[in-house]
Amino acid sequence: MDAETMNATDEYGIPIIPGPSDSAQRKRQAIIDAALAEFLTEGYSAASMDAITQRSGVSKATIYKHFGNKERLFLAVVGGVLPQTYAGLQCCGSTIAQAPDLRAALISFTTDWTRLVLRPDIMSLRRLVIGEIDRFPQLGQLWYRVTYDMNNGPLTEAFTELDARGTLEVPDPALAVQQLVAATLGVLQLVHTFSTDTEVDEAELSRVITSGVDLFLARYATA
Amino acid sequence: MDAETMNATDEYGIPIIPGPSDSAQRKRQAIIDAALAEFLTEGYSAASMDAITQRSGVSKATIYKHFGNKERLFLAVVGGVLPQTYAGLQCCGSTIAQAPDLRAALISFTTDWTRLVLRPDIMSLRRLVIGEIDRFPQLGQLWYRVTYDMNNGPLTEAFTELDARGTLEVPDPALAVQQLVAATLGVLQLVHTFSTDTEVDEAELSRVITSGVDLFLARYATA
DNA sequence: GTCTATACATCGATAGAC
DNA sequence: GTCTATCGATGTATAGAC
Repeated sequence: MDAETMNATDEYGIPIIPGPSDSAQRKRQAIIDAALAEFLTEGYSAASMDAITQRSGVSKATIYKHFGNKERLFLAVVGGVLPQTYAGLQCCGSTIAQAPDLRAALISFTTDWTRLVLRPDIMSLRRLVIGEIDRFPQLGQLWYRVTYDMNNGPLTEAFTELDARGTLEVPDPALAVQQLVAATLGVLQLVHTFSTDTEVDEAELSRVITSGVDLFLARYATA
Repeated sequence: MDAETMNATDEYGIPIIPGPSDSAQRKRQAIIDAALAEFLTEGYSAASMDAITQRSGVSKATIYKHFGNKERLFLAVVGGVLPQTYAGLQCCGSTIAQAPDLRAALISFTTDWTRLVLRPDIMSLRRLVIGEIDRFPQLGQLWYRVTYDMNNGPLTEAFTELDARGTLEVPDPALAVQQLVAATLGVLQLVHTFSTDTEVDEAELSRVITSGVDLFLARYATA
């Protein structure tokens, strides 16, 4: 691996690690899994390459051959797991505009989204990214883009269409999406951001989301 | 300083550092200022006691005499600066209930609160606390308590009173407060959490907060 | 590509003089 | 209380054999 390939990055500044070659893929995946676990529990600075070496079962030199150094390993691992985690929810925005019962559709959509976001592993990853933003600003950009733009975009289009059709009256669709997300998902996420041991209570989840959607509809639904 | 005094903590687990004695107070303050700056820029793990020593101008042994170890220094510094930063905003809740123009009062209150919360130094402190929650859960509890309960409590009482008076119709005042905060402050805070260089645009701040308050009033104001 | 062994720096914390 | 000097551990990263 020459110096140029070693320092290549994509448009977000996430390192591009050269592709597969043989069964060294399994070792690479073992390194990634071990590194993610170590980074999640220790943070970037306190995580040690020795610990990742022991967790992964490969030698330390192999890790450096594959990822170059600690910073690039961190960026590759966190930047790689992020889009893959959120891949399941992206296509649900377009169904909102055609739903027969808008209120039920909004509740269903925000509930799914909230359940995903409140998963303990995702909350931990979020805290890790937030805490390391000064060191890795690219990850902050990537996180915001993956978690919000991916869903806010289709939802904004849906509201624009519903406004044109007369079902909703939304002068600023992008802001309305932000408000809907904040009033549902955001309320619960705030609590879980600062408390690691709080369980997700199903009854409260339903109560908060329903109330948030009704808050949204009270302002934007046409009479 | 004996072992018992050295390990004393208050109800949140924040170390209690023995009181003043002489002009060693200036050295202690210099240590606190230097430590806060170092922790904010480097995080807990990457911050070095050597760097804090150099920043503060005192010797490393003096720091250990005053604060015991790195963990206690961190807890004392972060746990100490937090309540003091938020001290200015706590008494504004009771004025909401008596305001002649409720909409204007809500806009004024949430605007002040948002301006405080979006200050770069407070956003940095917030990221630091979030990133170190696994290591210092007490700070997460303290942060949530200081930043939210302190303002949510009086606001909840105000909404309860306004409900009894018939100005508002709020079946769940505590949830309504969370929604108001999320729809105003929360929308802007989310963006600045993941981006360090984004400036606070006055026009957008006014636009988002006004729209958030109107969203709130559309649901909870009586006709 | 993968390993073992190691170089070299920096870390948190302390001993002992004053 | 405050300093200088230092200890032992651990960190990242690499050299060289296979």
